[in-house]
Amino acid sequence: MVEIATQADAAAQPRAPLSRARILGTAVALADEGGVDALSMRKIAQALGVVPMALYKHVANKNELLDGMIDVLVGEIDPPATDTEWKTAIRRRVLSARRMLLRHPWASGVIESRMKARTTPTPVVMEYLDSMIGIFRAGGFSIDLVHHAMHVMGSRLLGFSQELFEDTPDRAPDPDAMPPEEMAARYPHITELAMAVAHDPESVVGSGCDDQFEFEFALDLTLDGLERLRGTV
Amino acid sequence: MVEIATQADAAAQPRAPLSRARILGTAVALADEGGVDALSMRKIAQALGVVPMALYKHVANKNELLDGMIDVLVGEIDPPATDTEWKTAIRRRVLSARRMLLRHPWASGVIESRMKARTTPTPVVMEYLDSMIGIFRAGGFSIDLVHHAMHVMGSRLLGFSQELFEDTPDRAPDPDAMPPEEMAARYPHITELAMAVAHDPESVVGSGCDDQFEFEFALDLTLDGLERLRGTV
DNA sequence: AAGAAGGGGTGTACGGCGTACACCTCCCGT
DNA sequence: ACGGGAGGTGTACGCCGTACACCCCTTCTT
Repeated sequence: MVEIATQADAAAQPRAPLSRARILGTAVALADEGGVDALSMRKIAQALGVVPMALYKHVANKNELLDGMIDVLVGEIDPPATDTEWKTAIRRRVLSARRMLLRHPWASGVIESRMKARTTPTPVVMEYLDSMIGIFRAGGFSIDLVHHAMHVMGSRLLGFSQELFEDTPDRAPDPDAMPPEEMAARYPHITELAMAVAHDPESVVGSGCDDQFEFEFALDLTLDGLERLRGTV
Repeated sequence: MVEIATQADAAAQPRAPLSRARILGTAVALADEGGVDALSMRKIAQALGVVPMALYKHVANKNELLDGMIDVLVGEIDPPATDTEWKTAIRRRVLSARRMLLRHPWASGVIESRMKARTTPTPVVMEYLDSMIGIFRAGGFSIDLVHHAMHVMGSRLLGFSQELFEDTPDRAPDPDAMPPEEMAARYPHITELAMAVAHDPESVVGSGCDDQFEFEFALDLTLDGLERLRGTV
């Protein structure tokens, strides 16, 4: 829960001074609680016990605030390991990014939309990408192959690949859901797949689909493919 | 340009009747022109020469309208080829999806956000996914491997992988852009990569990066990796 | 010590948004 | 002839981002 400043608080102490960092932190916490859609300048201000316009002395506007929030999140990603070969270094980094994104489910959407809107990513993101490229280079990749590799990793670079059937259990059950038999008739292949996955003895709980395993499977498939190309291009 | 109904139009003819299809078509056209952010119920209504609330007789609300727009777009993707082996069938389909997404740059964002918000994709999207799975199955993939494959394709399934440095030339040049030498000092690896790509004699124009080539490179790397696994898992 | 300067919080206001709700108006089946 | 429902309208509410004028309190200059 983000603490909402009360009048008593304000009377008791002169209230901690506002700062860009405090604003960004509160914004991230608020987004974690209610999603980005529910995040508004007014709500952030209220949570900080301050009037909405006060925020604008520290952030230019809402988009700039979103950029700042991304920087906070990228800062949560582990720095690159320097004592291993490229493959495990990339692997660790990407999986660390993924953990961050699982902590902040709203992040991938914000990152994607802000990336599209800006001419250049923020310095923090640039640093992240740069060090990622550095790992490949140190691993003996040709500059051209690094270029391709960055594209291949694509969405996985920042640790996510929007999973189509993501496991978000706390969602209202569809009131007019289709009966299973109609489902099977209309989408035979989806049904077959769903059945196979559900009957997998390993995973009886949840969606019956181990997201983490799938993520690493995809990641390794990509990394193995890249390794085979190393040196040849 | 989406034609904005004038009073003269209204006087001349009793105006074509509203319909869900007409609304969705106008909404897509409007989004193509100005992006989704600029799309509002009020603007759609204005373009149709109608009062905003009239739309609500045909669509439940804005989210449901966005879902409908996605269906329109998915309908633009070529149906699967039935006379080739799985690999080219998938390849064609994914590339067709990609062409659709390049026509409607706002689409991937909407698809991603709506996918996250719904319990089940719309029937149109279900059909698309189902036939995609069908291609793999017909190609001799085990159900488990299809499952993995769907995850691997991930964002590429619908034809996109948000390219980090997308080639969107018509964007205001950053007023406080970093001078190249500082750029090179702070982000050496990015700079090296950018130079290598820019000096590639093949591509002097644009960003110096052939998005289409990169996309297919990534796609083929994935498909080749999957092919190696076929039968073994 | 007096006063100018300016960073940081406030209050008010504007235009835009999605959409609830009551209404009106025609067309259609009986 | 008429009752009802589908489809378009008008008004209104409560949100949103943020421009602009203000004011206070610190700090620095003279």
